[in-house]
Amino acid sequence: MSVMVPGERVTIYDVAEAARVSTATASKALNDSGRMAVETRARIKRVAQELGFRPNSLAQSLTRKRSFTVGLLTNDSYGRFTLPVMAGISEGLIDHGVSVFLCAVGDKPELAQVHVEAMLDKRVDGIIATGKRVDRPLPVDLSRMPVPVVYALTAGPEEGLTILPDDRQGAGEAVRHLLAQGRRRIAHITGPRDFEVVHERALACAQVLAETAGASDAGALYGSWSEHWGHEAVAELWSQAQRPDGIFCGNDQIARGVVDALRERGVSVPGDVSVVGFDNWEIVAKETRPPLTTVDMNLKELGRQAGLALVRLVTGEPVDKGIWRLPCSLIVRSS
Amino acid sequence: MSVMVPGERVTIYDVAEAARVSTATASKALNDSGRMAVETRARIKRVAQELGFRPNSLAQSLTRKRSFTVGLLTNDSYGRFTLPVMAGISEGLIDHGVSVFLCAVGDKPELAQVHVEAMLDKRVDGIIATGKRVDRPLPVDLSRMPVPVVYALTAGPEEGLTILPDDRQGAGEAVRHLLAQGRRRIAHITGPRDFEVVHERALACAQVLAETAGASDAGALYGSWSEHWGHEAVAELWSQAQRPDGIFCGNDQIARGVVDALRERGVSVPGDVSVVGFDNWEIVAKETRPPLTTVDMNLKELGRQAGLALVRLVTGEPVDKGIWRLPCSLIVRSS
DNA sequence: CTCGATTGAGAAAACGGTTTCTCATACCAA
DNA sequence: TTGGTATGAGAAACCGTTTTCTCAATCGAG
Repeated sequence: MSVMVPGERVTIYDVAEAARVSTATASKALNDSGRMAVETRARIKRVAQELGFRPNSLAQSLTRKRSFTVGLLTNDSYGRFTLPVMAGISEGLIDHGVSVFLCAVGDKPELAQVHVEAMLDKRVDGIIATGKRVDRPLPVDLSRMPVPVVYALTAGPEEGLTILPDDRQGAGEAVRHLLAQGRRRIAHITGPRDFEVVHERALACAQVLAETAGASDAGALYGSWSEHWGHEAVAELWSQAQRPDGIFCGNDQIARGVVDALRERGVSVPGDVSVVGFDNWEIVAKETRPPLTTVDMNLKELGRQAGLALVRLVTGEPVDKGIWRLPCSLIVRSS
Repeated sequence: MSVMVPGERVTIYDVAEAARVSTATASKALNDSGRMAVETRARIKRVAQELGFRPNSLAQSLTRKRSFTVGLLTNDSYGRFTLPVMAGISEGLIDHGVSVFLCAVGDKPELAQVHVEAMLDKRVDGIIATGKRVDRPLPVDLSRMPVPVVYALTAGPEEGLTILPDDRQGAGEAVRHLLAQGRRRIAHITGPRDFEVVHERALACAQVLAETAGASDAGALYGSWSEHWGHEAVAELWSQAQRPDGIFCGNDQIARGVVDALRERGVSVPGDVSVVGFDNWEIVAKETRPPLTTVDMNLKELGRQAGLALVRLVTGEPVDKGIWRLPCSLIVRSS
């Protein structure tokens, strides 16, 4: 059992001395490189182990020209979407010995610039950009970086690698689920028109309805991402003669508002009307009465993929550029 | 205007050569150390500027024995509390040129261990531990680290430095606010008994009520942190003869459930009953009808303080150990 | 004019590793 | 024996900075 003495970490010189070899030999032994007698290699490794030797990453990085470090830029201060992505990135990279610099830049270009320079100075091997909006870039231009960049859940340049959830596929599954429940007249209540995902989801929704015999499209209502809007939209729909029996919502908050509004009107969910949300924001979806059926964007997996793609870029392995769309999963609950 | 050539960053040798001095002189000029003619210093700085020289942090760290890097350990996969803390840490540290390694460890001790070793190998100057629960430690022992550790929003050892919100003060303000609104009979609906914050807040609540003439304590109800429990608790309170006219809730979700339940019963908020929440989780608090008056724990500021405390520890400046309690703020809305 | 003090700048070592050579030794066949 | 070839290990250079020490040149005082 080795005792850790604060501030006195054991170096490769200590190992070399204890094993009575040169640092060159010690280094080669520990890295399984070079040529030497198997016993020598084993002895050096044993000594290193006994001494609790851990190589100084800084020194290694200096010669290896690789820091095993990447920068993570985010403008999301709230974390609802970003944190799962971050966790996935961190998890996917730690196996490769890669650590992640967290850079919360908000919307401030100067702050973003400072962070980018700080990470470049620290010689990150690559950068992951992530954000709260898929169709908005970060407040800094990353197209001329000296290291590879991957964009996850945020807008990147044409020629880069961008990883996004497959909103169309997710929305399609949601609508098909409603149809499979026997619903025929489907309405779509969603967020503001200027969000790209709003169009993607609406498009997929309309398309599935158009393709399905017997299904009728009650149209899409655009509003805000809030419960309040869910209430309003229900009021609007229920003021009309022909009412939907299935509602696909642009996110879980809207769905939450919709379900509450329906309950207040005495409409049974899922007895009379089925509702599907989007995001699988558990704290909302599980609290809704009844618990919400919704679409999960698998953000953690998306983060993991982003991390792995970046190390492939760093190590020069071939990677398909362009936009990757990762599948969403339908989470079936009671609504 | 300097052109960035990928992979060919300019070193201090380039600067020294261009300025016709030695690297020693160049280094001293750029760090405002050593002795030399003012014009020499200015010339070197100008040349460095023109060449777009940025020192290699790895090399600097190696000699300076400081990496200007800290590790951030978190077990919160959800980010509701942690992300503001992280943002605060990152913001507070970037001014000092310090970058933050993000380590999401979940509840897995092995993963935590791997991360700790990775950051120690990368020679972090210090570690910040943060978590989702104030009274639960992370799944790894940080008491024998070779670098300083600060605990933010998670349990740390006696002899360490732990930074927490002042739950008592926050709860006190909440209750005093209810009293100031003319409420006299106050109930406390809160989370599970095994959370320390639950006791802190309940204690402060009871204490303020006991100290205030004319105020009456309707008692505390313990349940889960959910809206559902808010509904249940209201049902319980309203089944009794004597009902409260002010309710202080342990978090915003409970408060949300309480407000909804009251509305469903035809009780006006804030007409008949005033409600105050805790957390200022805007996405819940602002969506509640009416918007929720609540307590903000100032988590971003807490994170900033944690970061600054850590750099003081790193640089050897005096820092009070023990538990710091940072004040909460009452956010007055309509409830 | 001389001598000590000050000034400005560079040589070299250090930080903790990796890697490319070089080289002595042992080995084998001729 | 000789000569060529593996083999095992070390010397030294290098990565990009910082820092300590040394030293020549200049300066001011006596």
